[in-house]
Amino acid sequence: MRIATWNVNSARARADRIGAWLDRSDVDVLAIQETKARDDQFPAAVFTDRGYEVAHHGLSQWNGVAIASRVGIDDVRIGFPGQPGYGDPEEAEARAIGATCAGVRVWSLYVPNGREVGHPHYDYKLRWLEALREAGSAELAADPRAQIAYMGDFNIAPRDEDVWDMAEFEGSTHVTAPERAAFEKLVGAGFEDVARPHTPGPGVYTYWDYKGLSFPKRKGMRIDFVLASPALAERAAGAAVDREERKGKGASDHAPVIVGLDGADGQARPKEEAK
DNA sequence: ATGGTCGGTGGCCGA
Repeated sequence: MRIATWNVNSARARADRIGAWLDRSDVDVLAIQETKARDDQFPAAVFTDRGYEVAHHGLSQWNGVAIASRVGIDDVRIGFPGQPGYGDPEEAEARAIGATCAGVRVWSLYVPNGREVGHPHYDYKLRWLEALREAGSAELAADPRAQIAYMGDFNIAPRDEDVWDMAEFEGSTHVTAPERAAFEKLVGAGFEDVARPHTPGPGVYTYWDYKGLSFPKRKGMRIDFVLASPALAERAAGAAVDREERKGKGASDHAPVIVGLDGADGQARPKEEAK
């Protein structure tokens, strides 16, 4: 079985590319972020035409998350327990959806961007991550053998090697100590990055800004992750970042991250482009 | 080629 995560940056603008990618990548479960659609606008046929069931949660043109699965999709939940909202008054945002697919509790997560250090959105980001950590800790306390995958756009580059040049990130979000500490606390709670060991850096990124030719200049960031609980991490046998998908007209600014489970099935196609 | 990022929206905001 192969699972993947991808920030598509609009499901409608990306519908054709998503379909082509499903055909090419042949994944069993795909966690999608930034669908930028309400439920009534979401192009579900892209998935159902290919034999996937899909659950989507979108409230407006912002955010939006979905899970597509061809190995079953049960116990769909919108949001995780304690997930904070944003604004005054606080409003819920479409940033988390969970479902059980072939025994794995899969989450598609779109962590708040943070905007600027010191901005209310930055505090929101840190609170959001701490609430996720609390929910995850509670899940593992109830069942230490639970197979949980926290997949998505975490909007954090956990290590210096996860950006092309730390000097360009002075004072910026995504690399600050509190953000990295929040990420490491989630890891410490038992949710391990199972893609990195199979896709070692430096220079392995999952996101390249549209601005300034950053992709051809190889100025990217590793901010999309598959974090697996211990029982699931044991099954992780391979991973890939599909940077081919970032090429050409109409690409998302993020590349898909694929994790293969269980021995021979764990070959995480498509392979990263040979350099 | 006189530009320089996209997407959704509605005459800007978010990333």
